[in-house]
Amino acid sequence: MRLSRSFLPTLKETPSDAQIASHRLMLRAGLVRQTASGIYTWLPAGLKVLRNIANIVREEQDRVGAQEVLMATIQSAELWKRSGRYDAYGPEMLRIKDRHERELLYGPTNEEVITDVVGQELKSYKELPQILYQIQWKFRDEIRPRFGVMRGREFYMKDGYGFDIDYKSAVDTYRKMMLSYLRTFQRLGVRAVPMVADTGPIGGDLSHEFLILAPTGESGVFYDGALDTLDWLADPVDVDKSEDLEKFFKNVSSYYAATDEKHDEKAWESVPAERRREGRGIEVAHIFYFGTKYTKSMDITVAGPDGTPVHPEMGSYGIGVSRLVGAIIEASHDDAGIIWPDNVAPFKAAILNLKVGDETCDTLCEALYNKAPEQFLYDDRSDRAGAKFADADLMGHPWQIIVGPRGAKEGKVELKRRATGERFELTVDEALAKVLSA
RNA sequence: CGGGGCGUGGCGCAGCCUGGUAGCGCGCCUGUUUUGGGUACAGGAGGCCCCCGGUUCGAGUCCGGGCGCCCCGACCA
Repeated sequence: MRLSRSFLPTLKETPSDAQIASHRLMLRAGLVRQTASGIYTWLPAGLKVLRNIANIVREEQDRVGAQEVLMATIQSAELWKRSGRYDAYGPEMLRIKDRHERELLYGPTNEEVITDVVGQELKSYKELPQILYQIQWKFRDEIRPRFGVMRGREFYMKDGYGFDIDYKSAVDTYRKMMLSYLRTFQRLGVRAVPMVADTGPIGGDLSHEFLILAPTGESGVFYDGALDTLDWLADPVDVDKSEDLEKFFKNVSSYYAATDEKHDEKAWESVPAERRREGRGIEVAHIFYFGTKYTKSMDITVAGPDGTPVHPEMGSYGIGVSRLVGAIIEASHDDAGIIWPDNVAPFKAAILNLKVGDETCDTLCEALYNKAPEQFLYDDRSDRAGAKFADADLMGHPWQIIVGPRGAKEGKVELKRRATGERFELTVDEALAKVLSA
């Protein structure tokens, strides 16, 4: 993308509405604009980030055997009356009436819809287990939206639902999802640590929330730093083998990790001091098993091995995709701006033409840009170098390819790594190789 | 929902107390200048001062009502 022709409105000054770093930076870097309290328009660069995250989530869901579906954002109140949640859910649910006075709602979650669909189609225990997920907009009419997209009313979320014939199988599904999540966050370039959570009003007894360490987090967290170094992508778990899943789960659970509510000083002291990680955490995902809560209330059954009806066991698996955009920025920024992890960045690199109009610079930049126009943001504006450096730092591209008249004459460019500030004097080909392989 | 604050060119703000021609910085446009960390100068465009009502000769300013947004608290991916 050429910056001169892109819709990437950066701001030099911070809008007064934004208080926390991620919100400020998302506005300043031109990722989003607010349209109402807790409701945002995603601009081109912001949407790229959102999609990058969603795609990684999708790939890792598919990898453990989950299947993607897409449910409507608008749901019928009828289903919620069947499950008994229509009255229980409270004012967070946005209730709507259509022209025929039929009661509808903007989905805050989708247990009812998915349970209904699955119940209509599945007849036998042989068709289980099933894991279905979607990545879709949700709406919860929060009392007080805040922190930009981290606590919006409308938010983009991956929600998945597991259906199993019995508890044992449901536990396997639960563990698959945990593995999938750990891999997802690792690929996103952030470490979200699973911590045992309360099951709350939803019920059930198996629940973890995943938290990213960041100073603006809403809860206190304590965990063993070893969790940050484990490589889940390389872990050869066979997700079809219960023993493998159990081994994996025991491994994860062997490391200390807890929110302040569940913190145990004694156990904490057994973690080697140099590995203790303590701070605030932002919840970016939540998984829980809740058994037959919905299949019973909505009376959904399949035939069991002996032919009698069985209520399938369920679990719910959520990742806050739009919240992650904010959370990643909270966890990865400095005074100058965002520092995108490679896999979520809207562009791999910015090409900074320091002297637009200089033939050598222009030619070199054009050649460079044309190698991968969709991966580069080419700053071809006739602005001063300082303005380009500042904007590139603000937008947080993992790399900056700096093309100035001095180096360009010898076919050299300067490559800057945003995260570390390292600079390399390289030939064009060397720079390309380095950026595109990252 | 309780408490607090704010709505004035795109952004950040002043003006309101004490009513009388709507201002500053940044950004934007034009020209010159500068060319490796937001350059300098000159010229220019851009405002139902959130909305409705009231007081007044006259309201951005005072009064009443409404709407919107932000912050703190309880709640949440």
